[in-house]
Amino acid sequence: MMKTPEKLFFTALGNDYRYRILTLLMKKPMSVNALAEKLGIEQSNLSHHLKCLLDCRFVEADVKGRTRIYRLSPATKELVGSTKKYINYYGGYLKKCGMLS
Amino acid sequence: MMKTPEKLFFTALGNDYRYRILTLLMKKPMSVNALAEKLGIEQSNLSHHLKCLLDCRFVEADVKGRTRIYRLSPATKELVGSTKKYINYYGGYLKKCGMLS
DNA sequence: TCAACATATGAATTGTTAATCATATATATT
DNA sequence: AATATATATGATTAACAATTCATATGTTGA
Repeated sequence: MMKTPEKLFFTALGNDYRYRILTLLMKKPMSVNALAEKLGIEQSNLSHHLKCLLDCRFVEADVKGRTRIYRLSPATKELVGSTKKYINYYGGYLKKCGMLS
Repeated sequence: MMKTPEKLFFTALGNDYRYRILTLLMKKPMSVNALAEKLGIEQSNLSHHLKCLLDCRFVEADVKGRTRIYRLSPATKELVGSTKKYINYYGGYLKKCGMLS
């Protein structure tokens, strides 16, 4: 069904866990375990989301012993900073939209 | 179930019709009919999307006789311009993400 | 005021995305 | 080599978002 880049982009960022992963990694790189604790999410679910973010190059990872440390890819830092501004601006209106709620 | 502003924001923009409406309105204001023609979409479906964009203040409208002319709200011009840049950058990677496709 | 046109709305259906569950892989430790 | 630990993967199920369909509203012109 060949989705558009626009659709893929907003769908990727439009999941709360994925977006929270990005904001957590803004602060510092983290292992899967550490992320799972912070998010209160099941390990396998988290792994699925991390794979998605990795495929999309929103994050990078390197192997450290048997753990994997995830970090934001450079371009993503700017992206997250920029979107935060808009979310703040539109936030109040968005919650009044019946179609989305 | 109280969704987050982040989720609402990306869901609002993550529908192809809604995003295309915004890019069409970047060029010039348009009536519902004109938009429906450009998009090849059913009128009632389009109206639902326009209501959403209106509720979220991505667009504004004014009544002109029995038609309604929609236009981008000022802040949205900047938003669309800014996101276009990121979509262009990540586009190539996004389509390789199995979870999204 | 009646017909037609332009747009909007609500409810039901269909389609898409995410979570779960079971299991696999890879590395380190004993 | 066997076990424990950390993470990944695939398939199924559950949750959510978008479309359709039927109908409503509001405005203009005959």
